[in-house]
Amino acid sequence: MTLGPSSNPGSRTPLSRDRVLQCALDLADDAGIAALTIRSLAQALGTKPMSLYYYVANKEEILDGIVDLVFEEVELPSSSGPWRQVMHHRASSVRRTLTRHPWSIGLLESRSTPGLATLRHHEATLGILRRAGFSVQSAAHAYSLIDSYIYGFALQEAALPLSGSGQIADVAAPMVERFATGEFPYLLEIAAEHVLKPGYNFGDEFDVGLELILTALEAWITDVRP
Amino acid sequence: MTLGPSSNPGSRTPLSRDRVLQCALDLADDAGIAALTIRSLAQALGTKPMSLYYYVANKEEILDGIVDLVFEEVELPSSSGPWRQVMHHRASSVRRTLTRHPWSIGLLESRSTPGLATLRHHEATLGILRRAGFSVQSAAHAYSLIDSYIYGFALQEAALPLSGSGQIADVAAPMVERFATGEFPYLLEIAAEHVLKPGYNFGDEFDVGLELILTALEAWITDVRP
DNA sequence: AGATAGTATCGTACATAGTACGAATGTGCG
DNA sequence: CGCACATTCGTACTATGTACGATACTATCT
Repeated sequence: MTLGPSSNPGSRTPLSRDRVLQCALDLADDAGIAALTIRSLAQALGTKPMSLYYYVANKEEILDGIVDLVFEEVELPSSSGPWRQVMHHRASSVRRTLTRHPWSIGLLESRSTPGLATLRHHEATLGILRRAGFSVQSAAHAYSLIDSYIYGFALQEAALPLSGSGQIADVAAPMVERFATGEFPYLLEIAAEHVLKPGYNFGDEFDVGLELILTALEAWITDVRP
Repeated sequence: MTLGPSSNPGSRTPLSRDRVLQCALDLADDAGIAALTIRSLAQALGTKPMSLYYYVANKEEILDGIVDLVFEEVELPSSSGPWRQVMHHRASSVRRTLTRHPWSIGLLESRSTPGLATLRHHEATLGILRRAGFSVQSAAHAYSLIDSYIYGFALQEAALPLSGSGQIADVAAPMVERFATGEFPYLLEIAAEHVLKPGYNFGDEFDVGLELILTALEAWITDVRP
């Protein structure tokens, strides 16, 4: 006698594409993107590897799916309010999300077809800029500039060993010794006087650059309202 | 009778760590990072897989190695000349290099120990900023800002299907149809009036953002020279 | 010359990955 | 009941990184 899934009280909720993707996202977060294998995913879902292929065509599709899940996590920028504040808030939200899922940054490079969440996000953000008075051209330039900054910052943050405040010293300190040869005076200087200062956190640099960019962009606005 | 490598005229130059890494770089460029496997690399070198392990500990080390090779390709910024021009030139060189090896961007995220070429590059660039009159703090902020922009831009460029001027239309055009529903008016607008204009090239946006950043940074300089 | 110790290369084999194929099971409807 | 479908999964094939140890070549010392 074999028991069906519904007659077995210990059985899991039925599989679904969403459950597969959500579980894949959690797995990538918990154990790293390298640990996200079809087999480990199946195990986490309480099924067997080949069962997943009823919901996704292949692993690529899973990766595309979780990247779009990440974008869903970004707050949609509010369509009202002062543009600078809204853009600052949006930028922080994107960065926070990317930092929460560092593996997603490396994936962006290889995945070119944007999902729905991604498109909606772009649409909303462009709206902010256009309504703030940026021309089509300026808005395009501004958007490219801002997002380049966000992605690049997140990328550097992800490349850091651990961006928590303390751990950076563990990496920088041994370097300082190596620099004692005098080969890298400027790196030494910046390590000693900036990075190794107590309370230093690379993530804090984000706002500095962002504000500089937003301020500079302000000059591009040609107020079109009557 | 077995012939030694030197007695066999058809045999290859002897293996070496450098040859392994250089060939790995070429392979990644030609066939994509996914095609870079130990076996394919060995074949390209005219040897057998296990021979490579005499020169590298594992594949990770190969990846670290070719990332540093990429950094060696970046021009070291000249230590004299107006800082803006030098920084602009350096930024362009970094971007061009990353664009030439798009796979390297995705690798940056996972590889945290910088190689020698990388360190030398940072040292030289920091020197430019410090000698231009940036304080230690400002130089740190400025460097983080500029590099975030470069990496982020390169990342977006790599995520584009093909950043050549023509091919972008192939991707944007089908989107336009989909947008005909009116769901994405701003995306439609920017596609129609900007991206799909003949001669558009995403790469051209790089200079616009870069110049804006450099101009804004100029205000941070506190001229320390007497 | 012959023995020996390194240096460099590779053959075999194993664990783990993605996934093709098709069989097994369950479900609803005539 | 029988039949079409949806869903799950067992088996097996191919590709990958690499552990282990055998092999061959080179240089050095007796």
